[in-house]
Amino acid sequence: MKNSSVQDSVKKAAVDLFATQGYATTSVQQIVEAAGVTKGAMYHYFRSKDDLLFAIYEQLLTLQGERLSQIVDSGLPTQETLRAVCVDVIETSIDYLPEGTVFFRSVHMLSDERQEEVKRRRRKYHDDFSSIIERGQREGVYRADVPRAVLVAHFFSDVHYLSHWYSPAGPESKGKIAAQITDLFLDSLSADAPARRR
Amino acid sequence: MKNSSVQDSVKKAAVDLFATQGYATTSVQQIVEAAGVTKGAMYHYFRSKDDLLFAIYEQLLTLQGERLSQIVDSGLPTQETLRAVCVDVIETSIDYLPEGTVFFRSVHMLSDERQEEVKRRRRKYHDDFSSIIERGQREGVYRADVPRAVLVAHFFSDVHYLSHWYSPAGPESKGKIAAQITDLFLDSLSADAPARRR
Amino acid sequence: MKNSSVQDSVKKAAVDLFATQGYATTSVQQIVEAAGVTKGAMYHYFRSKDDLLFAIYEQLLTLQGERLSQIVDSGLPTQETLRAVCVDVIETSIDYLPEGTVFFRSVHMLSDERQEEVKRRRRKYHDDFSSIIERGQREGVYRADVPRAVLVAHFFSDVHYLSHWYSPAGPESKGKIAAQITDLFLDSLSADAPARRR
Amino acid sequence: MKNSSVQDSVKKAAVDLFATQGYATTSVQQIVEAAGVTKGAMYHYFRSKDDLLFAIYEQLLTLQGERLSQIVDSGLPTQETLRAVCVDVIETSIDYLPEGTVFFRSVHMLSDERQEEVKRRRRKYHDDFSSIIERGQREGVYRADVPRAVLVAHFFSDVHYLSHWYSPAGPESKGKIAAQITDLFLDSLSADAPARRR
DNA sequence: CATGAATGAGGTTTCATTCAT
DNA sequence: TATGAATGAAACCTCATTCAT
Repeated sequence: MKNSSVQDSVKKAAVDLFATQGYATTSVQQIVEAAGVTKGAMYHYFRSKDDLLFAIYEQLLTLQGERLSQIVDSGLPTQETLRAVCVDVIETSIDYLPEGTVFFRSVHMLSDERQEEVKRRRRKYHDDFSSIIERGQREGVYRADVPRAVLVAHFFSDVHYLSHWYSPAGPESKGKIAAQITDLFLDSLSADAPARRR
Repeated sequence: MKNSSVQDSVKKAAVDLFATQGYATTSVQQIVEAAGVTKGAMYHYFRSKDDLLFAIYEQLLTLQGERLSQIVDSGLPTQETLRAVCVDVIETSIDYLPEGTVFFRSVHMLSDERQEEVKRRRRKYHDDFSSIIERGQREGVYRADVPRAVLVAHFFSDVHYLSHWYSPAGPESKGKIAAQITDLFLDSLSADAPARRR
Repeated sequence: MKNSSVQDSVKKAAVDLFATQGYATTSVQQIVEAAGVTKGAMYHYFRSKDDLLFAIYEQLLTLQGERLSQIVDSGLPTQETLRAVCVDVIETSIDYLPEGTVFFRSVHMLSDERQEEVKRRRRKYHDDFSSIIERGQREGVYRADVPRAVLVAHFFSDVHYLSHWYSPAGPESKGKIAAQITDLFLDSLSADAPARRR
Repeated sequence: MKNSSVQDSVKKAAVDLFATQGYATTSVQQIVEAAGVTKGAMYHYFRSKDDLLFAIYEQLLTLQGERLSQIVDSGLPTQETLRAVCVDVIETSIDYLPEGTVFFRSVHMLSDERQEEVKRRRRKYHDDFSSIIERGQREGVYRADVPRAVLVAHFFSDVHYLSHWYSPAGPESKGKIAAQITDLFLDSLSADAPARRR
C-alpha cells in the first residue's frame, strides 16, 4: 500500500507548516525534514517554493470548483441549490481548514502570474455563485435591494473567516456550523427579511 | 508630547508596503527609503521590524476600542447601539483599509507575546460586542437559537473580508456599504428572521 | 568500429552550448535535452562533463596535428610549406570555429591532468611549427632578430583570435581571410621586412 | 596610510582567483577569504559576483581608453602615433596580465547588458585605432590591399594572446617584447612590405 | 539624534553524478 | 543499454540588526 509519494508527503508537510508558521517563515529545510525527504528530491518535483504553494491552491480550487458544478448540474430548485452549495462550501472548507488558512493568508506571496490565475478561478467561482442568486431574484425569492456583489461577499466572508475562529476540536460539529451559517446567510438574503417588512 | 515626523513617515511607509507586498517580503531598507529616512533613524524609534508591525496594530486596536466604548457609553437603546457599532466598525475599517489588510494577513509574523497581546485585545473587543447581542437576546429582539460566538463571527467576518473586495475607488460609497452590510447582519440576527417563522 | 549516434549528437550539442553559453553555465540537463537523449545514455558514453569537454579538445587536437604532419611530410620547399601550414590552420580553425571558442575559453575548466595533456600536445604542435621557421632562418629567408617563440606566438595569436571577430556569415570568404592573415604574417617574418632595411 | 579599503582588496583577490581558477569556478567564499573581509561587507560594495567581474573590466577599459586618447591627442605624426599606441597597449596589457586573462576568458559570463557595454567600449577603442591606420593609408605609408578590420584584428590578436604565453618572470623584458611585437605588426602593415614588392 | 558600513546566520536553488530498475 | 528519480554538497545572495563615529 504505497501511498506516500514524495509529492504528497511534501505537500502535506508544507500545508501544515505554512498554516502554523506562515509561508515566508517556513524554510524549505523545515519542509523536507518534516516530510522525511531530501531537498533534492523535493526540487525534483517542485520547481520552487512558490510552486509548492501554488500546488496547494490548485488542489483546493479544483476540488471546490468541481463540487460547485456537480451541485448546480443536479437541477434542484433554486433555493435548495443555494442551500446545498452554501453547506457544501462550508463543510469542505472545514475539511481543508489548514489549506484555507494558507489560501487567504499567503496569496500575495505567489508570483504575479499565479496570483492572476488564482484570481481568475476565484472570480469564476464567485460568478457561478452569483448566478444562482440572480436566478432566485428573478423568481422573487431573494432580495434585490442590495448589490449582488455585496451579497456574494457577505457569504464568502464567512467561509474566509472560518479558519480564524472555528476549531474541529471544539464543541460544534462541522454539519451544525454549516447549517447555522447557511441559515444566517439565507435569512438575510430572503426577499422576506425583517428589514424589508418595515 | 509632539509626534516625531520620523515615526509617522516610517509607519505610513511601512503600512503601504506591508499591505502591497506583505510583511516578510518588505525589507527594512525599502521602508526607510520610502519614508525618506535612514536606517539608523528608524532603529532609533523602533526597536525592530516586529516593533513597527506591532505599532500598526496598536494604533488600530486602540482606535476601534475607544470608538466602541464611546458608542456603548452613549446609552442608546440596544438595537440602535448595535446598529451604530456595526456601521462604525465598517466605516473605520474602510478608512484604514491598508492597516486592515496588514492586520489580518500578518498577525502570525508577530512575536509570540505580541500575538497574545493582540488576541487578548481582540477578544475583549468581541466580548463587548457579544454583550450587546446578549442584552438584545434578553430583551427578546435577537434570535437565541444560534450560539452567540457564531453570531459574532458572522459579523466580524464581513469586517475582516472588506480588504479582499472593497475598493474606495469603486462605485459604492463607504456609508452605503456600511449600511448594507449592517442591514444584512441585523436581518439575520433578528428574532423575527424568516427561517424562524417557518 | 561504428560511431554511436548518441556520442555524436551529444558532442555536437555540447560544442554549441559551450560556445554560446560557456562550459560552466551549461548544465548536463541542457546538453542532453538539446541532443535528444537521456542523462543515463550520456553518462553511458561519457564518464563526466569534464570527459565531454575533453572529447572536443581531442578531436580538434588530433585533426590539426594530422594535417600539420601531412603538409610537413609532403616535402615542399620551406616557404611553400610554411605558407601551406598557415593557410591550413586558419581554414581549419574557421571550419571549427565553435570548437575553437570552447578550446581557448575553457581549458582551465579541465581537470589538471587533462590540462597537462592538452598543453603537451599544443606544445608539440608549436614546436613543429617552430622547426619550419628555424629551417627558413638557416636558409636565410626568415628574420632571426626576434626570438622564435615570439614569432610563433605572433602567428598563433591570429588563429586564437579568429573566433573573437570572424564570422562565416560575414562578407569575407574563409580562403581570402586565410590568405590575408598568412600574408601579413609572412611579410613580418621575412628577412627582407621593411624595418630590417632601415 | 590606510590603503586597503574593502573594495580594493576584494577586487584584487577576485582578479587573482578569476585569472587562475576561472570566474565560474571561483566561489564568493574564496574571494572574501582571500581578501580578508566578510561576505556581507563584500555585498555592501558589490551587488553581485557579476558586478565584481564588471568592475575589473571597467577599470581596464577606462585605463586603456584614457591612454589611447592621450597619445592620439599629443599630435605626433601618424607613424609615431601608431607605434606609441601599439607599444603602450602591449605594455599596459603586461602590467595588467591577470586582468587581461579574466577579460578575454570571462566576457561571456557577464550579464547580457554588460556584455553589450563592454562590446560597445571595445568597439570604440578599435575604431579609434582603425582611424590612425586610415590616416596612414591616406598618407600612403600603410598598405590598403587588406581590409582595415583584418589589420586591426591582426594587431589586437597579439594583445589578446599575451596572457597565453608571456610571463613577466621570463627572460624577456616588458619593453623588449612590446618593441618586437610592434615591429612585426608595423612591418606587415607597411606599404612597403615584401609581398607588396613581389 | 543620526549615520551607514559591517556582520553573520540563514535562505533558496542548482547540478553533476549515482543507482535501482 | 537505457532510464530518471534521488542525492547532497555547495553556490549565490539577503537582511535585520549593531556600533563606532
